[in-house]
Amino acid sequence: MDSKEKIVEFASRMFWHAGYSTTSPRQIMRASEVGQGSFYHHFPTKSDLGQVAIQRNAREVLTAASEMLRGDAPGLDRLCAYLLAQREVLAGCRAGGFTYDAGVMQVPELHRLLSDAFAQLQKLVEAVVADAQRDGSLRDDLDPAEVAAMVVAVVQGGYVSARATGDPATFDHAVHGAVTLLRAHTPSR
Amino acid sequence: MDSKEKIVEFASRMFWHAGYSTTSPRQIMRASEVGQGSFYHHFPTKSDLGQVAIQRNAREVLTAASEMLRGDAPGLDRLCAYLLAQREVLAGCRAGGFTYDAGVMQVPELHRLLSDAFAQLQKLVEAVVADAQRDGSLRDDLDPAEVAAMVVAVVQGGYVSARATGDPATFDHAVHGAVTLLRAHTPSR
DNA sequence: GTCTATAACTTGATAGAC
DNA sequence: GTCTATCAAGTTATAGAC
Repeated sequence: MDSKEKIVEFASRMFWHAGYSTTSPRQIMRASEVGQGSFYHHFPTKSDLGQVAIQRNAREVLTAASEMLRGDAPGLDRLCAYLLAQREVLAGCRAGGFTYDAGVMQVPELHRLLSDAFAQLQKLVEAVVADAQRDGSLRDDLDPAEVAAMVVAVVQGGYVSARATGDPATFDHAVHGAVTLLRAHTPSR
Repeated sequence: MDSKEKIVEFASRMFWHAGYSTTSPRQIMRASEVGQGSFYHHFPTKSDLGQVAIQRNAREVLTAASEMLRGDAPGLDRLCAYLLAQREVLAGCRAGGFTYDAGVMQVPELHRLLSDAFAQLQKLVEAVVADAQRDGSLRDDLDPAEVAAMVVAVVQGGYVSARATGDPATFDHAVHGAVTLLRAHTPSR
C-alpha cells in the first residue's frame, strides 16, 4: 500500500473515532508510519486530508445504507432492517459525528461533504418509504419525507444518546421504538 | 456580575456553539473580559471550567424539557409539545453536542455529566409516556422505555441532520414524522 | 482576586537536501 | 516522494508581585 493510501486509511478511522479537530497531522503520521515529508507532499494542508478522509467515511455510510435498503422485500421490512442493523454504536456515526466539530463546520468544503451525504441518505430512505407505501406495507397517508427524516434522525440520535449514556442498549431502545411504531402502521392486516 | 460568573456564562455559550475542545481558555478570557490571573484563580484547569459550564448547559436542557413536559394536558399532547417545541436548531443540543467531542468524552467527570443528563432526560420522557398510556392518549402495549428513547433520539438526531444539511427544516421534518406516528396510536377514536 | 511574565508543549505547517 | 531541520503561533498552564 502506498503512503497516500495509508494516510487516508488511518486518518479516516482516527477522525471517526477521535474527531477531526482533536486529531493532529502528527498523530496520523505516527499511526500510519509515514514521515512528515511524505505527509505534506500528499496533503499540503490538514483540510486537504480532511476532504478525502471525511468523504471516504461519508461514502461508507451511504454504501452501507444503500445495501441494507435494497432488495425485493416489502419496503417496510427494508426500512426496519436498516433501523435494526448492527452498528459500532459507541464509535458514533462516521458522518454525523462531524456535525458537532467546529473545525469541520467552519470549512465550507468539509461541511459540504456532510450536507451532500445527508441529502443523499434522506433520498435513499425516502425512496424506500415510497416503496413501502406502494407495496402496501405502510399507510400511504404518511409524508414520505417526514417518515424518512424521522428514520434518519432516530439512528443519528440513537448514536448520540448511546454515546452519552455509554450504553449501546440506548441505541437499541430507540430504534426498536421506531420499528414498533412503523410496524403498527401496516394498513390492512 | 463577578468574574467567576462571567467566565461561566461565556464558557457555557462558547462551548455550546463552538465545542469544548475547539474553544481555548484564551478565547474565553477575551470574550468575558477577564484577565488570565482571575481566570486561573477560579478555574485551575480547563476541565474544572468544563465541569461547571457543561453542567450548566445540561441543566438548561433538563429544565426546559421538564417545563415542556409537565402540565394537565393528556400525556400524548405533552409528548408532542416537547417534540414540536421551538429550538435553536442549527446551534445543536446544549448537551448532546458534547458526545462527539473527544476532549469531553475522555475526561470521566465530563462524560459523567452527559450520562447523568441523558439518563434523567430519558426518565422525564418515559414518565410522560406512561402518563399517556394511563390517560388513554397512547396505546398501552408500547414499551415506555422504547418510546421515550425514540423521542429523545428523534430530537438529538434532528439536530445532527439539520446541522449537516444546514437547514432547520430537516429537524422539523423529523419531529413531525414522529408526531404523526405517535398520534396515530391513540387507542379509541 | 487580579496582574504580568514566563514556559513547556503541541499544532500546522515551510524549506531545502536527497 | 521522502527526509530532517526549523518555525511562528497557539494551548494550557505556573510563578510571583500587588
